[in-house]
Amino acid sequence: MSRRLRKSKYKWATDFEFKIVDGGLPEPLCMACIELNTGKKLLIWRDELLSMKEPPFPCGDDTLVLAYYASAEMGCFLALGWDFPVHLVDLYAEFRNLTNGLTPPSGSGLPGAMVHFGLDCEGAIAKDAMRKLILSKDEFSADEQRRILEYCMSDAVACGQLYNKMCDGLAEHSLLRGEYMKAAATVERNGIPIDVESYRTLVSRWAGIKTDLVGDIDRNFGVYEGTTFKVKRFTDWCRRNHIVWPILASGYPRPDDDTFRAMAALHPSLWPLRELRATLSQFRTFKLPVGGDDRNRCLLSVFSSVTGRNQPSSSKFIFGQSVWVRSLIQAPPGCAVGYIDWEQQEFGVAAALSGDVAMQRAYLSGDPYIGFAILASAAPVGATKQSHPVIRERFKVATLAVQYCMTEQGLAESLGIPTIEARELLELHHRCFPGFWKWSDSAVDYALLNNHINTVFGWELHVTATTNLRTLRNYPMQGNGAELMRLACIYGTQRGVKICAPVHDAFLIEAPLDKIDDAILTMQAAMADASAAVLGGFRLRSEAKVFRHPARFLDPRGTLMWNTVNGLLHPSQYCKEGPGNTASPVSLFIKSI
DNA sequence: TCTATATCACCC
DNA sequence: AAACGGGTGATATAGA
Repeated sequence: MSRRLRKSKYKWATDFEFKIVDGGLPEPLCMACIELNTGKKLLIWRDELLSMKEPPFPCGDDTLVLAYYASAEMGCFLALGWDFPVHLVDLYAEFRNLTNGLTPPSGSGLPGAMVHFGLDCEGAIAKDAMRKLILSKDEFSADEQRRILEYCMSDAVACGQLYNKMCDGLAEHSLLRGEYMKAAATVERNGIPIDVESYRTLVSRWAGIKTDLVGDIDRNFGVYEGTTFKVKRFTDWCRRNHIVWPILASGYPRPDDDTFRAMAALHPSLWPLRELRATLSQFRTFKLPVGGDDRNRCLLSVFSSVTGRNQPSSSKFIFGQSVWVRSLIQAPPGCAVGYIDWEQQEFGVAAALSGDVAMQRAYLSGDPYIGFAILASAAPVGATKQSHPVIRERFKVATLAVQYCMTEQGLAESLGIPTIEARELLELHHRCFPGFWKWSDSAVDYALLNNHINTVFGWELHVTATTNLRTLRNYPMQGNGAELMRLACIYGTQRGVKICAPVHDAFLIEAPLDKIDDAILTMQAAMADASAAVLGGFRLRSEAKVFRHPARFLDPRGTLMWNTVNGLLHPSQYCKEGPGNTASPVSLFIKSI
């Protein structure tokens, strides 16, 4: 155990019960705490909690606060206007780290952790029923209140028991992860500003747009029932039109877009159907939680993936949707949002941690892909993205392929080049960056010999017989990339930047119009400092974009779709009726993509 | 009508 | 056995 953990005089295990109201904000219902040295217990109901200006025990330097999934507890601290505790350990993060790569038989929740350590968790059995009761109403009878408080205390006690089982394994890094839980709670509370008017219009027209799209195109095919694509009808259509469709091992026609594209190239009459399917796939269900304050909030699901990344629900988090949906992000009046992403984060991580000097030079040259191409003598010194776009693309894809451990066949496929040329590209990578490969091989060897692999700050993956070797290869880049993101999130929030969302290698931030430029600089410094801390002094660059109200978020990959969606929502503005133009908005829309 | 499975699309 | 890492979620089909 680390010195700082040991010297904590008080250890308070805490748990809150709360309701999630209005698009994702927690509303505390009660709090239970137990001090582990003395056994002193505190149990506080809503009315009293709301009147408290600070936590019921001092949260200073000599106190360690414990919780299970602490972003919830810290969210309640924020809701109550309390300062965060100085020292926090989240036993969820620690349990995830302890069992990462294994599958705890009862999951990674509090009951699962209790089972793992052979602790009695009878109290946990009623969890679903209690959550249901808590969410079902606003006022509780005396008996219900008693049961909720009892349940809350049982979780705090469980948290304390868990601490006693886990404390020997805790380290300085546990406190770092605790810091991240505070930052995550702050970010979850901030949320993402949404143009709610456009959002509501979109939601209300959603089903109608889909129906119109299908109706307009499927007239000529008859392969849909409602808005559902029917394989049987499609195979019949193919037979009638003498088209032999590629099939899967299961005997079903290959339904993916690549196949549709290829087949449409052979049979041009198929194009509208391909366009329809591609469009519908970008119109999946749409249920972002947006509060009355026009902000999208959801759980970030921190430490959820094996590499330690956040993994928020893609349906509840606007950055999990198709990129065009991001145009619903709009800073409120008088404010701006900034989107800051690390440039070639994983390449930079690999260059720094492997110590490969050529790779570091390629990164520092400003364009690693061109740098690689020049080093490989595939482009002349002085080549740029503009002068050698095709070469650059090849070396870019090859660079990413290396990070994902792609085979030469896979690379050939994705670049549309012969396998022998793909092999040559991969060999060039080995030749140009031998230090990287030595480091990467060593990391995998170590992991296989010792059955674990770690990031620089101790996020560990347990290696089993079934661990994918490509996962191991990729782990140092992705896992340390996640460390970068967590540390930058901590630094950013500590320095007062309003972070709305982390997006793996990027952040969305927000500030008043006159403060946004400073906020961007502060966040970029936080990101560079984080990279230096994780990468032994190597500072990664970042790139920033700013969108000032009333401008909305813009991603070039999504602008076409965004514009066409708007064309459907507001046809009068986009599609003038007239004798020479009888095409429906839907056909125009399909033609535009 | 519900669940399980396969496959795909989207994100980084 | 496949040959692209980490994910969430939607859709379509088959089977209970």
